[in-house]
Amino acid sequence: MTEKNYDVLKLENQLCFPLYACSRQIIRKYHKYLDALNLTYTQYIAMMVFWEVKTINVKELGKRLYLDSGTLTPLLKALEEKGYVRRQRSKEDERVLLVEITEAGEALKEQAVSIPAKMNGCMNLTPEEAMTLYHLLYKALS
Amino acid sequence: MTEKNYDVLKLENQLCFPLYACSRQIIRKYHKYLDALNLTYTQYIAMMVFWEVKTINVKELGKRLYLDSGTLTPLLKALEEKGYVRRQRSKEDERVLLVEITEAGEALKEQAVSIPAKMNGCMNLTPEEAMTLYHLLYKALS
DNA sequence: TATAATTAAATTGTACTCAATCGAATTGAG
DNA sequence: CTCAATTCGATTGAGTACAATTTAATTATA
Repeated sequence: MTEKNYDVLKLENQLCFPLYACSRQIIRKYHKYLDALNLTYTQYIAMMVFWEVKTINVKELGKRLYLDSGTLTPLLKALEEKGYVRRQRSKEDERVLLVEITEAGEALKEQAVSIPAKMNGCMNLTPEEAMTLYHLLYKALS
Repeated sequence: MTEKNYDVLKLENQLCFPLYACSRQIIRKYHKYLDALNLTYTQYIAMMVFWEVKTINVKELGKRLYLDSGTLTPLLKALEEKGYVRRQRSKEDERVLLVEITEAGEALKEQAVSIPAKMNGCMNLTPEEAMTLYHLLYKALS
């Protein structure tokens, strides 16, 4: 009779844990740059979508960000409050809420464009390692 | 005069985003297994520490989990509520709160031990890829 | 030995996350 | 057409996260 092996329950043997800790660490680092734009991290990645597509509905935005309406509804209301987006129901289908970027939202892009460079190198990874990490994460996300 | 390049602001060019999305995805998958143990994900990784060390103070626990007292205080109260840990001030230094696993907390380990195997393969990565990811994440966490 | 500095938790306030549920609009099968 | 199923989004409730502040205890120093 051998002892049961509990090593699988050690924190150091989890893949999820460094993933979780690393994600929180990087978001924390974004904070100080995003404060200047009056954006939270989640609002920032939502704005990235708006800077690209100008208009999108909640469902589609959720698909891109892997977030549901429970998170997005208050987030989009906050962005509207700040004047960065406009929310209005679709004429074709009243269930659909179209969210559109405003002039102020577009203008924000100018301030945001310097952030990625500032964040670069904050991760202690070589460019090759960062690339490997990127591809592994997207593979895991599929 | 060349146009300014906004590609750095595209979601697909961020490393932080798949990290964030992947972290949330995996925690979501843990949920259904952890519900049976009446634990949230954060409580689960805290319990992993208790299963290893039996007793630890808030400060040390925070260092291991990369979490601060603002997160841990309510979490530990919840675990105490469920009967999995006991909280008491240190006799040597009244500022220090010692948190100790209970019998019920120990017993939980038996149910938890099957979870890692169930979670295995949920990530769509080969064992080698998972290992690479693990090391890159810990390097980034340093 | 007062008191200043430091330390450990707790508290406060703001902002996510997400499962579950709800209500309104739309669609589809009979 | 009509009612059931589906879809979209909003809402609710529990649980994080974390910066900033507070309180209590301990330690160091003048």
